[in-house]
Amino acid sequence: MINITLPDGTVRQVESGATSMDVAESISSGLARKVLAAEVNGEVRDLGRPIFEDADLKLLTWDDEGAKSTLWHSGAHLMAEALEALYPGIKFWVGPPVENGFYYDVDFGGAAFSEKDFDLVEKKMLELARQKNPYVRKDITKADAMAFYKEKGDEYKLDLLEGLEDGTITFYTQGNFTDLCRGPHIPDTGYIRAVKLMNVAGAYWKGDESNKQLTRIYGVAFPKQKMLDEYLVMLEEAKKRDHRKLGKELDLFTFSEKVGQGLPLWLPKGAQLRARLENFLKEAQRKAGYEPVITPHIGNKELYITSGHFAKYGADSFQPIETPAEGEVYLLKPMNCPHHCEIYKSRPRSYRDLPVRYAEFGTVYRYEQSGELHGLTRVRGFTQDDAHIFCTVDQVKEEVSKVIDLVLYIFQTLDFQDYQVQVSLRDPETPEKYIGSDENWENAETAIREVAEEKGLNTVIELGEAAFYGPKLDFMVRDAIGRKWQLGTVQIDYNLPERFELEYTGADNAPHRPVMIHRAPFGSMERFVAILVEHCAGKFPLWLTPEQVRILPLSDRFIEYCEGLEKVLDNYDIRALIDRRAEKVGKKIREAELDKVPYMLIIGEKEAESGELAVRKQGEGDLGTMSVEAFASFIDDEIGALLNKQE
RNA sequence: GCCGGUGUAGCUCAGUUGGCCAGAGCAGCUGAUUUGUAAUCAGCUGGUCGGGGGUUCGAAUCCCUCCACCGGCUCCA
Repeated sequence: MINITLPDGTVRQVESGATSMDVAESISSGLARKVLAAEVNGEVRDLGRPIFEDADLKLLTWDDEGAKSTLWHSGAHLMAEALEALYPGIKFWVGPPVENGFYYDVDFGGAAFSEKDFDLVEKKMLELARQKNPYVRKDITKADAMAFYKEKGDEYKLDLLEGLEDGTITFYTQGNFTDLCRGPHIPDTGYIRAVKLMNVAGAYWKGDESNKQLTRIYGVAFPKQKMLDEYLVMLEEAKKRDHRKLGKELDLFTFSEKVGQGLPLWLPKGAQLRARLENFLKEAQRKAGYEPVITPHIGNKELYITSGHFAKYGADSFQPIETPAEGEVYLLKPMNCPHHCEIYKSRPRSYRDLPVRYAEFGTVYRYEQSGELHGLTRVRGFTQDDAHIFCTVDQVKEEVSKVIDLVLYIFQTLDFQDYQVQVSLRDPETPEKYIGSDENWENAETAIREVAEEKGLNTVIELGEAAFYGPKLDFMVRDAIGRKWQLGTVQIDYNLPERFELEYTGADNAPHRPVMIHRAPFGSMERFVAILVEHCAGKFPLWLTPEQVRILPLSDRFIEYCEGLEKVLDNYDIRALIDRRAEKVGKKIREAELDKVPYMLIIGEKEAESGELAVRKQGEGDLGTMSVEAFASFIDDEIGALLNKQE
């Protein structure tokens, strides 16, 4: 007998060789029906794997990540089985579970596969699922596995096998499909009751652009049809928050083929919103000791040769501009830092001056690959809320710390809670991708890691994600459809000061080299506004929203009174517009609601006589009547609460 | 950039297997209505069916090409 310890601490004695499923059945038949996988001593396994020693056991049901990914992994195998049955001779690369389902990379051997084929595959998957074929695990020698795939003529799986050690190799078979796989899997295909293929896309083999492109098919699988239905509804809801859709509906921004792809045009409401965000940050930066600077949109090519950007990105950038007479070569500014370096150099610096903090809402232009452009989150012309801090080595940690505080202040004010802090370091395997001395890199990486730790940030370390000149600390958030984007960023740079030969005179009266910190709390105004739109589903905080109040006269007899009211509100710094159309109030309300205007004032006979306001709140309805003064302080309180929440 | 998909009025969409002068709702304009908490009524305007080329007696519908957008991949100073 062996002792199985369950998460609640209870110990069950079972025969050696019993399976996790046996344990589940011994607890309750209800649990046995729901359980999908087992976590044995911290490792997720098949329910059918026998246990021979004392172990900690957690039975995993759908709500456990481990169970979900197990079922999705099995879904990938089920999809592969269906595909192989429908398209004989196709070859498979890998088919892992991912965050929202699974995918499988397939070589269709030149045959086209598109969304039109989804239906057929889904039907086949469900048909195979109903057969309740068990997922059978089998240990196999490397030689036998190689022989199996040689006979199949499958170069992809042979390639995978190359990297595996004999003795660790397992096959899983369900129905007629056998796959090289370490598992785990659900007991049988019958656990999958609902499937849907989500999309199909090209994916380079091994993620390398120079390799052949395989067909990647994404899908989801669920143990209940209802779960799939709910998932699809959720996706629909998320699409409604998409900033590209809301940006159009709320008249925030647009694009024009004629202007060029990836070059956003800010409409008046969007521009107002953005200006308010900028002013908010300008004020915070002023308090934090930043000084504004302004630099042009182009710069001499020499500037970027000095900075190293030309060597690194020159060929992949918008191409140089030449002056007609002198033949001088200029580049569209892809970065603000070289310009700021030259500002630093414009006069001698003393250690007493440091840190120097130059801030600029600097618009930069980058030739992003056409397939990468995406709404406002990835564009070719955008404005960074950039600043460069020039400081001594001793000041680096404190400055980084202050920048992080600034980002957190902004996130808190705008109620961004769901973010991840990514610490991007060098990839030790590819030193050729980076410039600068090892010693400087060491210093910078250590500083960033230490500050992140001291701040108690929830960080993930990413090797190989550093900028070519230094490590980064990025605040990552998700958009409505689950994609991750970088917003706030802090980057330490020992490199540019060297390239630009920046100096300051120390207390020892000798020249020293400053350290540079690049930082942008929003990241770019475009991306930040995009994420903000999605975050609040277009219902902006009252202090930011372009139109805070819409005045709705009941008939045109009251327009004049409303105009007076508008002026009064303006004196209170309340942004109000009048809907003057000869429409019924119901329609005006409906449209104000759809425009997500926070407050509506319905003005008719009663209001004109009494001077009171009939107030309606967007999304909530009638708030009753109040005086203008009461309304103004009501608005004021709401804004105050929003802006002071960090205190 | 690569793979796949999409592209019809300002917006959202219909347009059977190629076949009358290409349709609807909303928006816009004109007029009527003067309205009490999510759509008042009527009339009108508006599209070289993404651009170009081709097949055909005939193309929004089929083919080629370019452009843009969408979903991924790769990239992201």
